[in-house]
Amino acid sequence: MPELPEVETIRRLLENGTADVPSLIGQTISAVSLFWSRSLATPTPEVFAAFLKGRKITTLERRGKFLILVLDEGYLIFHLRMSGDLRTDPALGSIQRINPILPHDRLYLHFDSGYGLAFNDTRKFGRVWLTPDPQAVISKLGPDPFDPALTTGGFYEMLHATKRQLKPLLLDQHFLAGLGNIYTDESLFLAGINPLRQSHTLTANEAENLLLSIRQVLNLGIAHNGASIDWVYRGGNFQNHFKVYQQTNNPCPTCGAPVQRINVGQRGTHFCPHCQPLTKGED
DNA sequence: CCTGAAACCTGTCTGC
DNA sequence: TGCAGACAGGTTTCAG
Repeated sequence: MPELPEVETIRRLLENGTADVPSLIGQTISAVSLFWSRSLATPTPEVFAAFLKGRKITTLERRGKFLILVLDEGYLIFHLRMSGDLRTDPALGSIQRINPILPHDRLYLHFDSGYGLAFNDTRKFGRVWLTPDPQAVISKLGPDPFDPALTTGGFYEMLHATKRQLKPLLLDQHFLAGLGNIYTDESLFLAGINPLRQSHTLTANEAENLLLSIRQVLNLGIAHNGASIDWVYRGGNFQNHFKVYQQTNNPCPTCGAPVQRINVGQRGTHFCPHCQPLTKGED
């Protein structure tokens, strides 16, 4: 599930709390339960638990698809990968648990308040880092699409600094941080650009159009609280607004031509061959 | 530098 | 109905 809009949705839910659970801000960690040790990238489980006891959560930040819990000392960083999810749970209690409450719960942070933060991850791809320096985890990321320092001209320069197919390039978090398969396909469709185009062939107008389309699609995703697909449901309904993603053979919302699905860089890729022609703007 | 394949995992869907 | 195989939102690593 989680791309930038889904991670941002979760960040806001954890920060604001709901009618049933309080905000994470200000919670003090009383204990840790770890059910799948490989979810923990660093440090060792023993150091992890000992350091976190007594730590207080001060703010929640997002960088690309990473969620960063800023503590009074240190940083706790989550990457949800394919199936990860975070929830504030009123039933965890303040002491360590032997068994998970829900299937696929991998990690609990118990709070003095009796609430707790649960990390659930069916496919076990998600990772957690506890580090004194967040740059050690996220320094290689490309710019966030919403970074005000990222200009359309700068984006054009980035596209021309390499010769790669747009689809895998936009998915590369070292190039731009936050896009996954859904929002990449939707952004390229909105921009009217073929996913197979080579990055250095885009004109300045196409590059500007692409960056603005990426921002528009991500903002739309956030406005809909992200997309809820399969077992991960966080209240989002952006999946009802896909124009090409998972719309294979359905009519293109713009021209009516059947949406095509191809494989690009090992990833299923959806586009409209009429609205996103391969030759458009090549020079 | 770039591309493609494989690996890490479990659940679901498709087709025989 | 049962079961093998393909496939899924992500990322890293390695071979060519």
